[in-house]
Parts: sequence; C-alpha cells; structure tokens
Amino acid sequence: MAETTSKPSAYNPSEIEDHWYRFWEEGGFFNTDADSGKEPFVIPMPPPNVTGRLHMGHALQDAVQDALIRMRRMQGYEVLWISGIDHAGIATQNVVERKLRDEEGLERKEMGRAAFVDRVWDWKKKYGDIIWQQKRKLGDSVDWSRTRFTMDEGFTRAVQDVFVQLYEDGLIYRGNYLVNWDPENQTVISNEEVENVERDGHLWWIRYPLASGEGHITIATTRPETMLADTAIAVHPADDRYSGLVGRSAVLPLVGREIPIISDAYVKMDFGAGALKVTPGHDVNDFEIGQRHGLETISILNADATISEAGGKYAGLDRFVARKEIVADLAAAGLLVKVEDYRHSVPISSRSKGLIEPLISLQWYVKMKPLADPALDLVREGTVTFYPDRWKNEYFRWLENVRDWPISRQLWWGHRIPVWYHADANGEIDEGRDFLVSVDQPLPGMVQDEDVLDTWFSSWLWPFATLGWPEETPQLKKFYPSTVLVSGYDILFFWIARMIMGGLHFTGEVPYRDIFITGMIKDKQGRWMSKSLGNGIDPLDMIEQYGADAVRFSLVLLCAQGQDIKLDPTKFEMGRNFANKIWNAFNVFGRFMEEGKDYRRKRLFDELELVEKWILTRLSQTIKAVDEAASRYRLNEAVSHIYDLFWSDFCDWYLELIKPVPGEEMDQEKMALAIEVYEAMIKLLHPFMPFITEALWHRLRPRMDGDACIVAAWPEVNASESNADAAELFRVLQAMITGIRSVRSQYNVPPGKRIAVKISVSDEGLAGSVEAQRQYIERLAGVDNLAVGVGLEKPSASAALVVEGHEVFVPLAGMIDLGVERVRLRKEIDQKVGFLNSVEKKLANEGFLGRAPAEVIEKERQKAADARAELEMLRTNLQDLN
RNA sequence: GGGCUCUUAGCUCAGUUGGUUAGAGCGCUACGUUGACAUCGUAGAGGUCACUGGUUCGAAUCCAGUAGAGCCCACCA
Repeated sequence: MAETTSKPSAYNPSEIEDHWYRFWEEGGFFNTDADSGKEPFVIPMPPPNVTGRLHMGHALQDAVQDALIRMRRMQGYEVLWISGIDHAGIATQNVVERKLRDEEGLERKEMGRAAFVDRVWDWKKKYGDIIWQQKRKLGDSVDWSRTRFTMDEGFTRAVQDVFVQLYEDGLIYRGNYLVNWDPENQTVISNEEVENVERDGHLWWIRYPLASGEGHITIATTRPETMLADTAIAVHPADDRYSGLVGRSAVLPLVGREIPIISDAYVKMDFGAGALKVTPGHDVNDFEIGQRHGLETISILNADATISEAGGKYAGLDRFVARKEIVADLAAAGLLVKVEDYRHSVPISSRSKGLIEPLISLQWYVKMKPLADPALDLVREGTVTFYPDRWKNEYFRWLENVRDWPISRQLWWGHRIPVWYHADANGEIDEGRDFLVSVDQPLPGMVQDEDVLDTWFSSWLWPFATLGWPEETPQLKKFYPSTVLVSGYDILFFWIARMIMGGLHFTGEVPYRDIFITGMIKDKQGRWMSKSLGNGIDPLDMIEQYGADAVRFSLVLLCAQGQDIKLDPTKFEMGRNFANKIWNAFNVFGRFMEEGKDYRRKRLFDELELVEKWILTRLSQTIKAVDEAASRYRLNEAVSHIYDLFWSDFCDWYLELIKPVPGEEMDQEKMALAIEVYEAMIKLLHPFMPFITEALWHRLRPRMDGDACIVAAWPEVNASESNADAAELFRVLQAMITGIRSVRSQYNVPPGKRIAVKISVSDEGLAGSVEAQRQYIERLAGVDNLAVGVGLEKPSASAALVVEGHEVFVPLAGMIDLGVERVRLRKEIDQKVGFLNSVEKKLANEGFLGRAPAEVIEKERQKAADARAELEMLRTNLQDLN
C-alpha cells in the first residue's frame, strides 16, 4: 500500500487520522487474544459515565494509557485495555429525569419505576457510547468488541453475588443511623460524596427558659429550625458559669418540651455562649453526645426536607421557611438574643449541590475495617506501588480512618439490592418480619428491597467482573490481575482504594501492582474546569485545530509526575509544530525515494561516516533512556528524550549533513541509514503520536499486508552500533561549528558569504580526525578555506575562539573590529576565570580532597587543567590584539 | 485543626537517588526564505533556583523554620 513519494504533501492531521484509525480497527490490530501465549499487559480503563462526554481529563489519561498499551503491544505483550461504561446511578438518573421533564413534560414519580427505568435504558442505548466515538478521535487502541457495561447481565450477577457473599461473611448490615441526606435527590450519599463549602450564614443566639421558671440559658446555633428536635442542652464540665445548672432542665421554646442540661467535654466553652443545643437527630456530633448520655433522638424532617409531623405547627413547611418563622416566633417571644453574621462551612451534595441534611435513616452498610486492613498491609509491604509514591500516604490516611460504607441509594437507576421482605396485606414491606438475602426471589410473594446500590459498589469489581468473574474463565486467568491502573487522584477513595479492597476480598489477589496517579487538568489560572465556570477546553476542538497527535504529545509532555496541568490551548502548538517537523523531515530523503524500493544499508557500523555513527549512538542512548523512563511511568521524560533526538540531533545536525546539495540525487547508502534511523524514531514515537507515525511508517518501505507500525517491533539498544569516541569527536566538531557561526553572527558576515578558518588543535591524531571531517565544518559553518593542524599560528586580523581546548581562528580582514574582539575575549576570559576559581577553590579544600570520591576529584583536576590551558590561549589572543 | 503539594528565565514548566557556573517550550533581540519545515533556521539576551538557618568536602536537590499560592481530610454548634 505504498503511497506516492514523488510529491511531498503538507502535513494535515485530519486527512490521515480517520483513515489510519479505520485501518487499525478494520485490520483487527486492537483485538486481544486470550490464547496467544504472549505475556499479558493489562490496564483497566476507568469506565466513563454513561452520561459522559470526552473532556481534557480523559484526553490526558487516555494519552498516557494508550501510550503504555501501544508500547507494550510493540514489545510483544498481549495487551488488554479493559474498557466499558459505568451506569453512574445518580448522575444518569438526574440527566434522564431532567430530559424527560424538559422535553416531554414527564415526571419520574408519575411515570412509575418500571416505565422510568425503561426510558433510562432507551437513553443508554441511544447515547451511551457517544464517548467512544470521541475516544476513537483520540486514537485509543481499544478492543471495542470487548466493552462492558456495569449493568449488563454478567456484571449484574457479579454485583449481586458480591452482596450475598459479603452478607454471609458478616460484612453487610442494615441499620438506623445518622446519614448524609441529599434532599434534592432524596437519597442518602456517602461521606466521600459530600463537599464542604464556606457559606455566609448567621449565628442565632436563643434563650431557653429554665424549667424551674426562673432564669434561662442561652445557646447559639446556625440552624435554628433544628431546635424542634433538641433533646438536651450541653455545657462543658469545667465551665463554672453553668456548673449550677447541670442536672436541671430547660424548656424548649415554641415546643414546650422539657430537656435536660448535661455536661459533655465536647462543648467548647469559648464558642457562642458556651452552651450547646443538642440535636441527636440532625447533627453528627450531637448524635454522638446523645449516644453517650442516652438521649432521645427526634427526627423532624421529611425526605424532601420539609418539617415532619413531629415539628408540630411547623409541619409541612420547607426547612428554610420554617427557619424564618421560628426565628420570628422566637423574636416575638423575646427569646432571640441576637443574630450575628457568621461564615461557616456547610455540607453540600457533590451531585445536586444541594444542602445536605443529616438525619436518621435505615440503610445498608458495608463493614469496612476487615476489608481495609489487608488492603493497607499490601501497600505497606510494597506489593502494590503508587507512582508517585506520596499517594500511598493519602491512601493510608483514608483507609486507617475509614468508616462503614452506606451502599443503599434511594434511586431507581442502578442494581437492585438483593434483599427480600415479606409483604403485608397491602403488598408493602412488613418490617416486622425477617428479610432474606438472595439473588432470586426466595419465596413467592416476597418483595425486593426498593433501593439500589451505590454506583461504586459495582465499579469496585471492574478489573475482574469484566473478565467473567465469578466464573473461572480463561479471560480471567489470563488477564487478572491487571498490570497497572492509571487514574486521577480525584477517585482515589471512591474507586482505587475500594477496588483494592474488593479485589483482595473477592479474588484473593490485588487487582494490579502499579498505580500511576496522574495530575489533573486545570484551567490557565489553576481552577478546575467545569461547566458552570465555562472554562473547559474541549479536546475535540483541540484535535480539530491541532490534530490528535499534537494534543496527545503535548499532554504527555506536560504531565510530569502527578503535577496538575494548568492548560492553555496554545500548549498544543508545541505538539503541532513537532508533528509538522516530523512530517517535513521525512521529505528530506523521502522525496528521493523510488517507489516500491526497500533501502537497506550494506555498510557495517565501522564503515559509516562520523555523523552516522554519532546519530546511531544517540539513538541507542535515547532508546535506553526511553525504556528506563517508561518503566517508572515518567512518560514526560521519555517523550522529551525522543523530541530532543528528533529535533536537535536528527534534524538540526544529521539531516543537515547528509542531505544532498540542490540539484544532486541522494546517495543510496546514506538514504538507507536515514530511513533506518527515522524508522526507529517513528517507532519510538508511535505510542505517543500514533497517527502520524503510522502514516509515515508505511511510506518508509514497501510493507507486507498485515504489517503496521502499531505492531512493529519496539526498537532495541544495539551496543555494537554505538561508539562513544565517535560521539565525542562529533561533539567537538559541533562546538567548533557553533563557535564559528557565533563569530559570523557577531561580525554580521552575510549568510551566503564563505569564509576561511584555521583550526589549531592539541595533537596530530585529532588534527587528522578533524581534517577528515572538514566538509562538516565547511558546510555548516559556511567555510571554504579550512586549515587544520597542530600549533598553527593565528592569522592577523582574525577572531580567535577557544573550543574544547582547541583554537579556532576566523580571519576577517577588513571586518575585524578590535574593540568588539577585545570585549568578546574579555568576556570569555572573565567567565573562564570565574569557572576556574570555583574549581580551584574546591581543589584547595582539604575536606573535598579527603572525602570526595576519587573520580570526582580527578574530574575536577581535569577541569582545572583544561580551564587553565584555555585561559592561557584566550589571554595570548587578547594580547595579540594590542 | 491535621496532612500534602508548589514557589527555578518575562510567561508556562522540566530537573531520576546531592557532584561540570541550572534546562525546555513560548515570548524577546539580530540576521536569514529559488526546493524538508517560517508550524522554520542561525546566533543571542535573560535566572542571588521564595527566604533564613542547618547537615555535607559539596545543596535547586536532604533537614528545620519563615512567607506566599493551591489541594485534600476533619470540622466549633
């Protein structure tokens, strides 16, 4: 499928990306084969929500994951990128509910559960995999035939089995406790789903009369309406102001209930009036005080956060309306002491953004400590490793303090809880009788729990339930545990920690040994990207504008060791420019290639010319560095090594030296090596820039059907084709060329004008070596009259440079400006003197000589000697000017 | 209140176990387009590595403290 090479075309990402994605997908290159016998490499992709659209976070994490997947595929692993979609309980229910209301005027509750859930399924089938069309644009090499859904048949079975197993293990229980209640969605949520935000509020000081009829006690509260559920007043045991009141009672205003005054060390003496109204039914800390003192727990809120019947005359009012009325009533009764402005943090639902109301509710819980302890040990022992390491501390902190997990949700979209109740005469749950935990209906007439499970109760099974667990499938045997998880830290507790616990408990193995935590994408000012702020950058727009390869490359380059990325769209210019460079560099030799011809080098390494030995040496060094960096998930380093090699070495030096002069053809042997090196670099780049590399790979040689860059063998270090001496010699030549160019620039020598140069080196051997490469200097420094020798004399009226201990004279008759030259030399001398001083200071330090390693000392001595020699040359040259 | 991260060139950021007078991209200055690329090339300017102290022969790098910025967790009603 050779493309035409006669007419170099400009780089246009959109022209190649769809074409090559289709090539991969239709060619089956993404497919995973459980029977291949190759060593597995597995990444469980965090399943996007069914409501999801591609955002920059996906783009970053997919760029990282796909790079790892593609690299390992090229290295001969059987790769599996576990993919699928999460049903995302609350989020999806909300989206569909809103849509039905807006577009069809339908209310969920009026529709009924079965009809509503049907509509969510319809919605899922219609919109559920939009994100995968978007991920194809990114170039994700996913086996799309294996995608799963967290509510598909097998997954549902796994979730239910897990519930039953945990119940039988004694790790699931049901109970009435204070929960985080989200009145908007009318469901319980877990602590992790609650955000605390600072809000302006008030502190109401309220006087509670004593039951004796004389005197009163004053409390301060931010939520006066909860007083309806007060069952005590608490003061600090050491608070002298109130010591006489402890044990007596107060009368709850507006309600008339008599409540005890108790002492508890929880109370802060210096806050408010030092007395605390205790509301066990609607406050976490008060609940605990209530437990300690055996207080009654009263609940005065309905599920929709209106005041319940227990709230007497306020029943039916919304909590905020009730608050106003209660405050007014207190004021009227002369019991409102004062109102202060007060800024404090309040809990809100991360889903609905509604204010959370703590209240008592009957829910299902998972007992966490027995699951957490083994999960802690495995990370402590190093069986599981975090990259970067510091995230393990967050993990420890959370798991060491983990609280039991409320898993029931009062939603309709999700996995039904596999618990069955006897029904009363009305078909309602009869709480008076025992329930049965069972996947299937255990007895006719029993009714299933109305609630569904927290979304994360299915997600935590992701790495194995996707492979057929609990069946012992070949897939499961081959691909579990996974190799590495790539994720953001935002779901460390929600998902990663629970996945480790679940994996261990249910399969007996850790779900993966490596966890690579990426930074998060922020906007230019470091804020989270969000719809409400409107500061999001759409990856699809960026792909359109810069190309997918450019977007991926830039993201990986910016993604350093878990640091957040403050993203500005102009960052993608770096990737785009690089892609353009790659494309155009091909044309340097590509335009000379004969169609259908396979150029292979005949020369051995020793027969290569210097710059060729050098570029092969640099290639080997780069391959080594890339492999090393990738093994530690330092992909930004891997990528910058390749970038430097390609741009600064291959293009700026190697290509400049081997490309034919205008009008001439390219030497076949040189072409063969150029193709060889370029091909290796293309392969190194493929994991990061898959489209452009695939496109170019096919242009490099005639390819067999079924061959592709995506499955080409990963480059390996070839020690026999690497030569440090050659590399060093070339480096010296580079320094000489740069020096001559610098002189030219300083004296404004026109670019086209060729000049004479005399190079005086330190020994005959080097003179020969430099002489042999004279065409490099002539070509890249614009020199037409080059003399090389030992101890050559400085021509008159010439600029003199000292390069790596050698002297380079640039005669500039008529152009030389003694003033400029003096300034230049003095500057060089000053620099050199400063350098020499610092080195000599070290060498004069007995501590250094006594304690530093011998090779470090030797290096310093060499540096000093070199610097002295160079300084001597510079000074002589300066004197000659006078 | 506890913990974590960051502070390096005008801007955005790299810098792997401490060892050449610190690097990149962008921006800036000068010069340069009849064939790879102006999404480019060549040369250059630009940094007391936040501050203070300590460890060390040697610190951008390790430790302590200070000052800013941000994040996470827990939350005084």
